[in-house]
Amino acid sequence: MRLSQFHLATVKEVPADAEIASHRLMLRAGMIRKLASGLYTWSPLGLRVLRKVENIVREEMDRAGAIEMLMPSVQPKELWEETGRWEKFGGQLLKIKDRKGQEFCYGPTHEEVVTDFARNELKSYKQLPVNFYQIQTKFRDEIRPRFGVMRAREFLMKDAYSFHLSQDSLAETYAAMYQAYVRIFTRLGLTFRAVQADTGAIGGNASHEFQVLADSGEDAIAFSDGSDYAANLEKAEALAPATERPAPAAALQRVDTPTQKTIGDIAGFLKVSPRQCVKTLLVRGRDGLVALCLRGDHEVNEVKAGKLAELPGESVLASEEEILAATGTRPGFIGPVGLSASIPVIVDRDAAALADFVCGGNADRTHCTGANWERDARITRVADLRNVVEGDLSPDGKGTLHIARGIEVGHVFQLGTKYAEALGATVVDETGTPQVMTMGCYGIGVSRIVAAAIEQRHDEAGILWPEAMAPWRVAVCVINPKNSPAVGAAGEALYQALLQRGVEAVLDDRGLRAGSMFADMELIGIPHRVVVSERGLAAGTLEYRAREESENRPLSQDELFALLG
RNA sequence: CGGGGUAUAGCUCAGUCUGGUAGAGCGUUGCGUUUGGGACGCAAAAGUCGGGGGUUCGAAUCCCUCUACCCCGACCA
Repeated sequence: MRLSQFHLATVKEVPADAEIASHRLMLRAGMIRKLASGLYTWSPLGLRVLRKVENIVREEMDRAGAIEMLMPSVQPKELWEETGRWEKFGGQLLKIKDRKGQEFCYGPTHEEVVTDFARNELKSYKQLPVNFYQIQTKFRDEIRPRFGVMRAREFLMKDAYSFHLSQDSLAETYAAMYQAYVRIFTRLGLTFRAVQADTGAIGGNASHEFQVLADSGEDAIAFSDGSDYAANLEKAEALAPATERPAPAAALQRVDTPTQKTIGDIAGFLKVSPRQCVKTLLVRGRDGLVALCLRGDHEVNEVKAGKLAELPGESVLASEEEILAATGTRPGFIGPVGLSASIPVIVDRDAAALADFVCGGNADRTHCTGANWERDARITRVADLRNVVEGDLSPDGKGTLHIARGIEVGHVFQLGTKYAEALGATVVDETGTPQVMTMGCYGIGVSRIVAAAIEQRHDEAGILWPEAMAPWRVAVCVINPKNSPAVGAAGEALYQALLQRGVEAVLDDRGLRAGSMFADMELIGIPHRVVVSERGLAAGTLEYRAREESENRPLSQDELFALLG
């Protein structure tokens, strides 16, 4: 590509509210322009990068045996009513009406459509297993779109759906997809982790997220330094402490705590560690309120809590009125000591190992010290209720856990029969008996990957693309060709030679000053730069610089070709 | 959904409190000088001050209203 024939539109200034590096740099490089909240136009430059990602994803999906297709982005309400998701999906579902008043949604995902396709197309076990995928635009009406294409409302996604008659077959395809994802993110040149993920309300047996590691990531992930264990924070199990609960040593006392409501207040006021306090959360159970007790320095894990048999499937905190009615006091003073017998007390493993602890006194302005389980407070059940923290033992017993931030760019999921059941997607087995198919689904956020890569790889000057994602591999910058026809010709010749060797090159023939060219090529992250100048011509060398290096290297043309492979 | 903020030239923003001829930087166009890290000079084009309504002799500025966009929060006692 000759830049004089391209639309490169870098800018120096960027809105003050573009907060994260990838958003700022994508705007500055002119890769994207905002059309409306959460909606972005991909410029020719941005699209080149997006296509690089898309093509790698496509190649690896094909290699793994998936079959590409394309489904509509607009989907009829009736289909979504069959699975109950027209109502259940919530505000993220963008609903639209056609001129006849028929209702549709702009597809946030395609389980309904692909399962409808499958129930019409797939009739026999001989057609299974099969794995359909598409690369397509999705729309989710996010509560708060932000960070540019990182959390946009419209985005490009690869989604695959596999159909099986047996769990074994599903597990096989799942493993193949997992391996394909490893290949994809490795080829893209990203630092990533595959982490165990919660399967959520859908159930199923296995789910992994693929997280690109970056400090600005919205997700927290836990990984072991002694094994390959990695899980997102929602899923990571907190093991029971190794030491047994000490015997009670202190007597139960009530203390006046007029204004101290938070663990921080209490610990400071009583001069104890938050680790020696128990915090009590009242949540709505299936049958009245349920108390959850955790150590003061720990945080409740709502996913784990939601799975408790006593809860209705989700963890919702009780209102102040409900708490007042059930305990006679307000949030801030609740505790397990003397709590109404009708409230189950579910205690986190670490909180259960405390003795002589501090907790709310179930009366306004009152806390207890020297409290002990069994002697002063009931334990209905001990469970893992908390988020793991840095330094916890790894659940597999090997090493300790560390917490990192990640950007979720892929998710593989064993769905089971939920959608096939709802939509009646069956095939006949060897005996001629109809069987509901079992499904897997596998997503990759194609547009998000572009932003995630920038988060991971950028510097003051701009983007540092991995070679596989760069809009071009090499930039040929020609200095002052107008004053020296020989320089212009040499630049042109080098550009042609690179193209002939199959090296994706861009010729900066815009006639700009050197500084402007360099700044642009660095901003848009071209991995290799070659300068053709009178100086170099005289010396018989090309001036090469890698994007991630700060020094030039004089190279012959052969050396350059060797370096670029 | 709750709270807060913003909307002025193609872009990024001053100006609004205290009403009185519409501003800067960048970008764009032309001419000239330059030419190895975002050059300089001169000249020029460019705004229905988000929309609507009101107050006033007079509104970017004050009031009402609508719209769009952004930020924080949505319960961890």
